[in-house]
This record gives sequence, C-alpha cells and structure tokens, in this order.
Amino acid sequence: MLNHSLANPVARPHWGQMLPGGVESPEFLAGQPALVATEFSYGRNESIYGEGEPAEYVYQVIRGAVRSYKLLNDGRRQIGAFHLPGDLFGLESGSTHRLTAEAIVDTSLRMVKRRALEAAANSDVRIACTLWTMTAGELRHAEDHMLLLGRKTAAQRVATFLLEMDRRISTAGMFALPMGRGDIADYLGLTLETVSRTLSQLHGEGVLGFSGARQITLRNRPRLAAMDA
Amino acid sequence: MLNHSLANPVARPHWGQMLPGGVESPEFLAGQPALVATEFSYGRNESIYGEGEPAEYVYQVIRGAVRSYKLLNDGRRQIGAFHLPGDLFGLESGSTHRLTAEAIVDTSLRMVKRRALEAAANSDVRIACTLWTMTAGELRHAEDHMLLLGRKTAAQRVATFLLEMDRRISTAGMFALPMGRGDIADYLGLTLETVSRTLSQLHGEGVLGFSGARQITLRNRPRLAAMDA
DNA sequence: CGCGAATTTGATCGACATCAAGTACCGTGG
DNA sequence: CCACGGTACTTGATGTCGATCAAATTCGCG
Repeated sequence: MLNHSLANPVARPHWGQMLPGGVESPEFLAGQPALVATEFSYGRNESIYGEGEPAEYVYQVIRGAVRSYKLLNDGRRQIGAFHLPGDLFGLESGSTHRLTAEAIVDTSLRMVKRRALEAAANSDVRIACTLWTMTAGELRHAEDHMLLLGRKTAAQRVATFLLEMDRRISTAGMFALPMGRGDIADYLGLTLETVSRTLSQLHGEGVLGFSGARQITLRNRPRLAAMDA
Repeated sequence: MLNHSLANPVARPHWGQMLPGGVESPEFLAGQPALVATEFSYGRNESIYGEGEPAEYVYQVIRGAVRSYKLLNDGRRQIGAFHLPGDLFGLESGSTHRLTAEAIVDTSLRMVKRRALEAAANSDVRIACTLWTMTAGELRHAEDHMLLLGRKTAAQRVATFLLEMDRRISTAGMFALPMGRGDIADYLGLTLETVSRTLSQLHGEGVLGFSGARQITLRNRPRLAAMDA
C-alpha cells in the first residue's frame, strides 16, 4: 500500500486545460491524499484483466510494459495501445473493461480502486477533470491510430511506430523495445514478417541501427518523420 | 438562440454510470439551464470546423449528417465517425479540434459554447460526468473501429457498417444512407469500388435489398451479424 | 555451450487496389 | 412530364502490396 509520488496531479488541472501527450507519463494517480494505492507484479504474458470483466481498478505502470487488445473470434488480434512506465490504463467510464490487458514482460503496477477514484471525483472537480483528460488522451491516440490502420502503408506504419517509441522511451536516441515483432504487427495491423522486412529495409538504408533485435538506435529521425507523411 | 428539449441530461448522471451507446442519441446538451444553445445550418459538403482549429463550440446534430476525418498529406482520408441526428460531436479536452468536420448533406446543428460548458462542469459534477461519459463513448467507438480497420476483412467491415447504420437510423429494418460510397470507403479503410462490390454481392445473396443506391433494407440480419465475427 | 523461441529471409499467393468503362440515379429546366 | 446532364454507382480487367507458407539464422537464457 503505497501512496507517494508527486503532489501535482496534472499541469493546471482545470476544464479546458490538457496535456498534449494524453495518458503518457503524468503521475495522475499519485498525490491524491484520500486515495490508497496498491502495488502488484505480473509475470511475462500474464493477464491483468480481460475484455468484458468488471472494471474494478485503474492501473499505472511502474516498471515493465503492458498490451491492451481486442480479439476477433478466429484469433485475429488488434492491440490498441502499449502502456509503458508512467502510463495509466484500465480507466473505464462504463462498468467493464473493453480490452484485455496483459503484461508483455515482468511488470509492476500501481493499482487504485476505481470506486475510490470516482468518489473523489464526485467531491473534487479537479479529479473529475483529470479522469476526463485521461480518457481524452486515449481518444486522441485512438484517432491517430485509426488513420494509421485505415490509410497508411506498411512502411509508414513502422515509421510512425518507431517515432512513437522514440518519443516515449528513448534516451540518447536509443531504446529497447519491450515487445516482440508479433506484438508490433498486431499493433500496426500487419504481419510479423512484414514488420521484420520493413525494419530490415530501414536498417539497410541506415535509418536505424540494431544491437540485437530489440535494441534500436534511430540514425535518421527526419527521414522517418518524412516517411510518416 | 434556443434552449428547449428535455430536462433529463443523461440516464443517471453520476460517476460510474454510462450509457452503452456512448455519444449516440442522448440529449446531453439540452436541459442545462445556464447553457445557451444556438442553431445553425450547413450546406452539403460545407466545413463545420477544421483539424487544428480552436475548439470553441460543442455541437449536436438536429437534422442531417456529419463526417469527422483526418487526412494524410497526399489526400488519403480516414473518417473516424459519422454523426447523425441526436449525436454530439466536437467536444475536445484540449484547445483544438483534432479532426475536420463537414456536413454530408444539408444539416442543422445546435451549438453550445465550449467555455460555458466547462464553466458549468466546474460547478456541477453531473455536467463534468456528462463530458467524461461523452468522451468515453467516442473512445469506445474508436477502439471497436481500430479492430475493424486493423483486422477485419472487407466483407466483415461492410457487415459491421450495415449493422451500425441499422442500429442507429433504421426504422422497420430499412434506412436511407446519408453518405455516398466514397465516404463509406474512407470510414472502413477500403476503396469505393470494394464497398460497391461487397454491397452488390450481399444484394445478390439476398442479405439486403436496395431501393436506389442509398435506400437499404436488411433482409438477413443474423447472417450479417455472423459475418461480422 | 546448447536449446527453444524469436527473428529473418525467401517464394508464392491472394485480397483488395487501381485503372477503365459502362450504367443508373436524380435534380434541373424545358 | 419528360429530356438532359452531371454525378454517383456498378462492373470488368489487371496490378500490387502485404499475407501466407516455408525454411534458415540468430538470439538470449539456462
């Protein structure tokens, strides 16, 4: 049961104000006096919650990575988002989760009871605003991702993905992907072979460097940004 | 300047409660004493707001239909949603619109100043809840649509579309589409030829009937629901 | 070092896109 | 009411990007 972290809920927590980045990174959950947070760990590929299950908690990634996805009845999968350290996920306005969440690698999460959060929102408009802002950030990402899935070419999808990971987890222009090619494919609406081929081609063109399949260095970010359209 | 309509903001406007349908149909904007609504009409293909423009109003469709979309720099378009009578749209948590909105046919809209709504939300948690619920409904739709765009076949996409329109605008199992094949294609991530061919095939199989290209009767809803996966 | 899983690479296929006519729809004006 | 014209839609022929099928390699962990 922890409840430390910063005391600034969100930069300017008032209606009409919002972070550009949406749900990424801000320490929303923390700094709420009345909210008790629990910490819990999940192993690689372990399920955190399933689609359709009651939404009892809201989560924040402390360490590790999480994928949220939907399945078609024949097993085709669409990953809607990856949740990385600092990210919040699992917040629902309705009563159930609409995607399944799984740990990609060993992962630690901070959990807060959703009902406690809602009770707090009822008495504190700043918290209510925070919940709205968080959902709006997820919506923004989903809108961008619909454009990617509906209209971008394979190369553009991979470029967008690399730039997203660069923005979210890179230090010194280098990052280690927590997820495999299959997860990337299911996020981008491609096959893992197409993802692999596209990455190989970018490597061949000198746009990126590898140190093992998942350690990536961006060597030509403007080129990627131009591809992205 | 009108402000009539029902006085029931939303079925049970409290945190933790939400309509299954999301943004469709509820008369959210109405029944808020302090909110002044303006009515305005737009002609076919007329722009309501553009991506990146300041978000000054929230809109409700009174009559007609609206498309919200994003463009790639080469003109490829992804329609994120169609807004039909009763629907709210244009609500942003940030300061600008992230999609462009255009009238598909001659359309009447009710408009409320976004700042007035935010002011109301600051003093009334029920309104704050309504804003969150609305954004969450849009997110739910976007999540479903990502699965469609990333993983469904052309036939499944068209089946999903027909069932969505049936749910939203059909009376007696029949409806008139306000949008053309090109709009449907850009919503489903296909070409207009593929949409046309798929509809023709469903017509040939007796799953649906036409009375003119846009007047559709569903003759075998279970079949469509089964295709949809 | 060795083993299973992940990734890469190659060959081929197929669903949907693209290119190209035809045809039907529908609002307008005679 | 009907002829007209432009747009929307349908249908056909062909092309292509990414999927699928099938082995190699490589990775990374024990």
